[in-house]
Amino acid sequence: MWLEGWKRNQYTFRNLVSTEGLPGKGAAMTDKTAWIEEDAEGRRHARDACAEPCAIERGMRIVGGKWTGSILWHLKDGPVRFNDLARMIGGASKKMITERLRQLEDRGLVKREVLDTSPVSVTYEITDLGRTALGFLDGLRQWSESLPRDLHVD
Amino acid sequence: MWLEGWKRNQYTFRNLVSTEGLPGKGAAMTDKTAWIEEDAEGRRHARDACAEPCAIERGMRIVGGKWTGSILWHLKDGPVRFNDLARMIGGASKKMITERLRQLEDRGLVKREVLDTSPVSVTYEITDLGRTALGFLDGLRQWSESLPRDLHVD
DNA sequence: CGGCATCCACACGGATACTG
DNA sequence: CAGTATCCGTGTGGATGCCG
Repeated sequence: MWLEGWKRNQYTFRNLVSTEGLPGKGAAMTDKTAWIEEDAEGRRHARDACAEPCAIERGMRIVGGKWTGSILWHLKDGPVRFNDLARMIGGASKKMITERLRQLEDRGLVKREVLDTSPVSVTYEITDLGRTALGFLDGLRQWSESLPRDLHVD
Repeated sequence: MWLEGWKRNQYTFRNLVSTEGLPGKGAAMTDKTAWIEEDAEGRRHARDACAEPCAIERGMRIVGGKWTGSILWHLKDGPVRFNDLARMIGGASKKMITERLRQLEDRGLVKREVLDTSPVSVTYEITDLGRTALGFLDGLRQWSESLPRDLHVD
């Protein structure tokens, strides 16, 4: 269960407490919007709170890492060799590219293939699973381009 | 121009060099897919490389921060008070919530409003600009939920 | 070419305490 | 209630060098 390993802090704990003994407790892993209820004593409780982390957060941690989205995006048209990928993604160091590629590979979004040429060449290809992410990545791209040019980032 | 302030490394520099003197140089801020060309001497150059960072990367740095997407998402149904937001987003500390909210406010995606009640209450509301992000955030959510449950995150 | 190893600064983010 | 302030460990990520 993917909830395991996520740290819980005061709020999480509160939520857990507040859902204790309630119908449906612990099963609220859906992503319905949370809301707040007030009980007879005026205490406020969260209902259907984001099951730490909710789908949005979970998704962001998979493709939201630095350079991760860019890498995936640049693989959409076919296999790309390592150094070419590095050339395409200006600003990212080889170390970063490597790390993110390994991560994407571990999660099955990207496939690594070594061709026995000399010198050796390695290509990275987006998998079918990885391809399912391209949809909203394109949404993100369009949104990003629609933003005011002078919006400062960093 | 939002390119200012972004660090450029070896790859970026190479890209800049390789486009020197070419038609359209410096104007390639679109997000067409980059490709690699090989010249007569066998040297490889990037064409239309991601103008560091490309739209994907830029977008990610606006809404891809830890908890940022979740916060925005939980504001979609109307104004929410600070502590309620904290209750909804299990796992995030008040410090994080505050920081991300300030950032979202600076970028005009969220509006902060102080009501003069006692004790004081503050609500956060998504702006029209912020609302434009909800589309692909929902895409992200759907994608995330479609993923294998056992995909390990972190 | 496609990395990995190492070093290191600094930003991120959690915990805790305090405040108007 | 809605934060701010402070401390401080840890992770992230850049720079550099080396290798088969």
